[in-house]
Amino acid sequence: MKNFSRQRQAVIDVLCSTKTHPSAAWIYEKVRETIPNISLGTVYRNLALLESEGIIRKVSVGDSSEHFDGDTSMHSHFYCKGCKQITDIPFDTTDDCKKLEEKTGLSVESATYTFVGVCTNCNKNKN
Amino acid sequence: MKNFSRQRQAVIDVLCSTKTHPSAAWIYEKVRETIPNISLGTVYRNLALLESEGIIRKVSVGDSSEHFDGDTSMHSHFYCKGCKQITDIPFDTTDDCKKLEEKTGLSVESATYTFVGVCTNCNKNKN
DNA sequence: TTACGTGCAAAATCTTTGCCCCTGA
DNA sequence: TCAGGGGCAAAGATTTTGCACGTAA
Repeated sequence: MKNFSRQRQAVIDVLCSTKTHPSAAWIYEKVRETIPNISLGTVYRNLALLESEGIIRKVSVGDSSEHFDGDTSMHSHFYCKGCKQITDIPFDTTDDCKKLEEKTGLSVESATYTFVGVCTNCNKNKN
Repeated sequence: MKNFSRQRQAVIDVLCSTKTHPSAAWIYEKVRETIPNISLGTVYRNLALLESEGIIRKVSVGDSSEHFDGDTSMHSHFYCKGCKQITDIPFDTTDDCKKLEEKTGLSVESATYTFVGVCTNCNKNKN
């Protein structure tokens, strides 16, 4: 376990304590509860650094901003077009990656599988 | 077949004539070869409209901008971290979507499956 | 000291939007 | 005529970066 700065650790803590796959802005607001004078730039810098080290993961669902995930275990995502929430789906892409490598000769390092639709709650509220 | 404006048709044409999954800026430059005074705003407006009608598809790979795809047939993507290019992978997500619906009760409308790694060319050039 | 990390603010993207004009049915 | 687009430029939103300062080893 590395020795992170207070700010970097706070970003990790916030990210690992939620399952909401938040944006940088949300993380910033949350961290400010502990470190009120942290800057948004620091949050972005740390998110980028932590992602490059594989400690956190970036999740792109096609809306206006990037989302981040403190859970780096193998799983996929569901994006609800209604409430815009991202939830975890226990789908393992390892086999597909291997198959693709074997078939094509590409070096496949990872995969992101994102299902899109309407969640149960939003479906209910439609009626 | 609808009757599109000259600009909108040009955006479609450019997008359908390439397999490069370009950004809005690239499409803009390309369309300008035909319609030199088209504006970037028009390109964005048309891309958004065409996507909402399901005529084109948006592809998010987590880099700085959105990419677009004129091929709406069922397929997945491979993103090369070296050359940043997106290529098609003939992987059908239909079954996974169905399975997910049955298991969870979510309304799954679509899915994006993006494999990330290094392509054959970039692997060669590394050595 | 010295490398690393931060706060702040400016800048750099990328995307959307308001306004007014034009055009085709 | 009139609704739907379009051009332009400004505004918005998100993200990155330069710089000077602080801090822990």
